[in-house]
Amino acid sequence: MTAARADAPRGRPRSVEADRAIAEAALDVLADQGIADFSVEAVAHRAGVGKATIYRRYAGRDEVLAAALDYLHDDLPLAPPQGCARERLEMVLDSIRTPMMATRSGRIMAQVISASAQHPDFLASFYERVLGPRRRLLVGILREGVDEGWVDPQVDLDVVATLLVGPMIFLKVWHGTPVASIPTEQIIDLALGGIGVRDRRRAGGAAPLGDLAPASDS
Amino acid sequence: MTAARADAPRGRPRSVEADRAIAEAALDVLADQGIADFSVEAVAHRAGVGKATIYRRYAGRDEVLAAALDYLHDDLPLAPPQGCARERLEMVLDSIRTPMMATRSGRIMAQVISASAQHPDFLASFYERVLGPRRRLLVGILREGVDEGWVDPQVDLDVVATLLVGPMIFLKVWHGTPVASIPTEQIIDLALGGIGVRDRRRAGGAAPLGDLAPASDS
DNA sequence: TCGTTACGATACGGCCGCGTTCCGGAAGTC
DNA sequence: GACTTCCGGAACGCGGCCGTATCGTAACGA
Repeated sequence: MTAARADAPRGRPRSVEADRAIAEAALDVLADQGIADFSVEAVAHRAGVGKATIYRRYAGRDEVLAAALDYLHDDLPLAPPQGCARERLEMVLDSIRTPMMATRSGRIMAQVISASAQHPDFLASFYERVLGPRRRLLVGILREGVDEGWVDPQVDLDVVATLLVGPMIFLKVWHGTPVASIPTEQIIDLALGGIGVRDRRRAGGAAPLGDLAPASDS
Repeated sequence: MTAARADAPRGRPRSVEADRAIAEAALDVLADQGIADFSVEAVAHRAGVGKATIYRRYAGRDEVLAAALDYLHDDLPLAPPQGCARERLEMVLDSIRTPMMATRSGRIMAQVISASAQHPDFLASFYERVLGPRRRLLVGILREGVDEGWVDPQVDLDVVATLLVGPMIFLKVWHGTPVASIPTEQIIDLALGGIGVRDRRRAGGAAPLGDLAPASDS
């Protein structure tokens, strides 16, 4: 019985090229227009695709948005785990901070932070997909730091991560204001050494290996 | 020749009550809806005022928004400078972080941070009006800390301010995520004490008054 | 070749906020 | 009391995006 296999596709198959074009265009629009102004029409136009082609794949605006975030995952490589721990620490923090306006991923991150108040669920999903992994990577590096003896074993690494990530986000968001350009290196030095006075002799000082890897473009 | 003085107002004067109602309603809408969804219609409805009454005062949406920000200034008292330095430090930082969702000003702050990507100019003006003064207050307290001997005189206070404010903003924005509830106190302790290991004798422990590195200077 | 499905393009009705303009009435000045 | 201006409310046309439907065409399986 050639009883046509139920899963046998008939007719013209969906264009994988259109799939890609839609996802790419969605990220572009998200980066440029933000979530509030994210419209299916804009995505279709940017992708060079009919709206019907989008609605054939997604139920509506929100699904397109969600799919775009999924697709983003591949777009954002985690900082490579190489170099000494201090270097890696700097790289991870820079990977949160640096690509702000320079890369599409950075602009999207800004837009999502932006939408936090209006779309808390979206923020949560972004945290889970993008910021969370970086934070875990950071905690991992700090844990190595404990093993290697340059991080105080008594401190709560989650708090440390917040202390380090916070300024990165801050500098990211306020990149246009007078406080803009404090090097990541200084933040790390300060966090490691502490602000309070004591016997002195900053842990960092003029760390010889300060050169920060040329932040991989998105 | 009672040549009517040119500045003599004739006819019904504008209602100052309407002025107030519009400003208040604008802030409410801004806090609840955000900048993107900030509509003149919503403000008018909330203020119990005709749209014409608003357009008689402002040229359009943007002017209403700007006026609302001006009006916000009075609404946001700076943290009072009392208590010991450490207490004041905590108060200033909490004044940035805590009122997030609890107060209208806090919600507005979140909304403005939100709009940063789409309205960088708006962010700048908000920085100037609200965050800037708090940051200066913070730097002032830190400077006293230097005088009093519990802040390292060699560190750049601007960087310190960023190291402290950053986590506050971060915790503010990500208040819905797993990292939510780290006490401000812990951030301060950590920033003061530093993460790196040294002769140690962690400032933390169960210090009652945040024993600021007992300048033991051993 | 024929049937089926996807393609890009375009048009549709619906909704909503815009900015404008009318209204009848109220609140002031002269 | 006459006059002027503002009041709140309601309607208008405009433009944008929504989600859907309908074109003629293109790509594939049987």
